[in-house]
Amino acid sequence: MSEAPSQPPNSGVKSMDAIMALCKRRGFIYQASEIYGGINGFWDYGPLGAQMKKNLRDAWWEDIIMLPCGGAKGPDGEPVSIVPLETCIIQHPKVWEASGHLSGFSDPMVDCRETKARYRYDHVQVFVPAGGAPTEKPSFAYISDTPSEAKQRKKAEKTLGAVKSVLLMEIPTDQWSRIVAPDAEKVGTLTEPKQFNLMFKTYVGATASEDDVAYLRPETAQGIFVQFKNVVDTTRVKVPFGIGNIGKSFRNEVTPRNFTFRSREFEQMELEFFCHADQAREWYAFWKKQRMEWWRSLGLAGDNLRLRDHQTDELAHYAKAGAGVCDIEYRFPFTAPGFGELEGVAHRGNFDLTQHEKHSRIKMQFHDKDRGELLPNGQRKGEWYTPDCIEPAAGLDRGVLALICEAYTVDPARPSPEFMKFHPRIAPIKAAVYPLRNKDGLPEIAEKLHADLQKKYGRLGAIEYEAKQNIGKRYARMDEAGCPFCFTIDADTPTAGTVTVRDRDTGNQERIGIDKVVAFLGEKLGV
RNA sequence: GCGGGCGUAACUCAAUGGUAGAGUAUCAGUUUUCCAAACUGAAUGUUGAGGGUUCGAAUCCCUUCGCCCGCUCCA
Repeated sequence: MSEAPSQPPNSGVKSMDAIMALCKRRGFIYQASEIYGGINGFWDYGPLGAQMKKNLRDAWWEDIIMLPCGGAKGPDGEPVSIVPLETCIIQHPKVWEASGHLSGFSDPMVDCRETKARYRYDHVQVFVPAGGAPTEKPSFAYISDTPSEAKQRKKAEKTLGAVKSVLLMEIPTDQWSRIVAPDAEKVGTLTEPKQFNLMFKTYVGATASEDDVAYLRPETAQGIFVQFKNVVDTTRVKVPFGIGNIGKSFRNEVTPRNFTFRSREFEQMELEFFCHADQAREWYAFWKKQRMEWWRSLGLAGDNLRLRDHQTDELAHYAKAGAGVCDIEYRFPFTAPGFGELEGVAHRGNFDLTQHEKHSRIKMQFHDKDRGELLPNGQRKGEWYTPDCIEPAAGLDRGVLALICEAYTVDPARPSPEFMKFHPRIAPIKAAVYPLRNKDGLPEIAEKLHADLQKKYGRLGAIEYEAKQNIGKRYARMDEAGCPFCFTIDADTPTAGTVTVRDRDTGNQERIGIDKVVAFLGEKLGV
C-alpha cells in the first residue's frame, strides 16, 4: 500500500495498512467510487461494515434515547429524560448565519499568527506611504470602521508621514513580512490567504441561481437548536432534558486523511442536553463520565481510551465561560502514541439558542414552573430562562474505526493470524452454525438450529451457515469477520443432543445441549 | 495548499522496452473431517485514468486521479 516506515517490532502499535486490507478483504469498508479511481474523502461500508455501523448507531440510540444511561439517575436524582429528533441535512441558510458557521467561511481569510485573529482577505486594508514608493519601513493593516483603523492610522503617520490606504489584496504576499496586522504588535504575522469553504454548497430548486444557495449541514447539532421550541411546545419535556439527533454531516476538509477518520461525509450522533445554568457543571461532569463508560462498555477499555480536558486557549467561541470542554480520545494506530478525537463533550452555555433567538426573533426560552419564588398556595411562580446546553457529540464513523482498530488482533500462533475481537453487541455476524461433515444428517440438524437462531436474533446481525470446506477454514473466516461464536454439529449431536461452542477469542470449545443454544447466545448478546 | 513516496487479479507480489505471471483468496467437484489439509478444474486484468515517444510501453516522458508519510488546515 505504501512505503511508509513500518512500526518498530513489539511497539504494540497495530499496522493501519493491515487493518485497511482486512477491512476491504472482508467487506467492512470500501473506497467510494473505487471503479472510477475513488473520490478523496469518501468511503462506503461493505456488508459487514454497514451492519456493524448500524449496530453501533443502534447502541447509541438505545443507550442514550430509549434507556438513557441504562436507567441511571442524573445528578438531580431523577431519571434522565431524552427525546429523539431527526432533522434535515439542508436547512435554511440563516441557520448557519446564526450559528456562526457561514461568516468567515465562504471567503478567503487571512490569519494573524500573533493574535490568532482571522480576517476576511478582501476586508483588510493597509496604510502605506502616500508617495507609494517602496520602503523598508513597516506598513499598517486595518479593518475599516473598527478601532483598528484609527489606531493603525496613528502609528502609520508617526512612522511613515503621509499615508494612503490600499487593499491588502493589492500587495504581493512576499511583501507581507513588513505589514503589521490590525491588532498585532510585530510585523509579518499575517498568513497567506486561504479559502475556507468548509461547508458544501448546493442550490435549492432547479434553476440554481445564486439566490438559491444552500449548504449541507456541517453538524447535526443546529437542527436540534432550531427545533428546540417545537419540541418544548409539542411534547411534555421539562428542563433538564436532552434531544438526540443522528445523521450525516458534511465538511469540505482541507486534507481528508487517515482512512475514515477525517472524511468529507460523515455521520454524527449528537445529544444536546438542556439544563438550567446553575446545574450545568453537575450535568457536564455527569455526561463526561457517562460517555466514557459507554465507549468502555463496547470494548474500548484500557489505555487506548482517554478523556482530555481542553486548555482554556483552545476553547471555542461559545465555550469560553462554560464548565468546560473535553474530548474522549482513542489512540488510533495512525495517531499513536498520540490520540485522536472520538467524541467531544462541551458545555456550550446558551450560545446557540441565544443566537437563533436573535436571528429568528423567536423566543427560545423555557418556562420552568419548578423555579421562581414560592407562592402562598405552595406552588412556584415560575421562571423564564434560556437553558444552558451540554453537548456530547460523537462521530459514528470514528467510533466504527476505533472499534475496528481495537478489535484487530494479531496472533501468529493461530491458523487465522489476524482476527477481530468485536464485542458481541457490535459484531456484524452474531454466530455461525456449522455441520462438521456435509453428510450423515448433520446438515439437516445444523439448518434447523440456524433457522431457530436466525428467527430469534437475525434482527441484530447475521447468523451464518456453511457446510462446505473443512471446519478450520470456516472458523478462520469467522475469526476475520469477528463472529464471536461458532456452533458445530458433530457426530455426537444426533445421539447425545449436544453441540460444541467455539469461542473466537480463545479458540476453546465447550459442549452444550442443542436445546440450550438459543438461550446461550441470547445471554452472550445481552438480550 | 506545499514537499516526498507508491499505484500490476479481491489480497501479497513477479515480469531486460518484446506473449502480463505466481501464491493466497473466490467458485465447482472428489476426498477428508474440530482449527486456513490434499487433488482436479474454473473464473479473475483496458497494468489507476488520459495523452505522448516507439515497429512494440506495466516498463521511458507529460498530465490527471487516488492512497500513504511529513508540513499546513481542522470555527
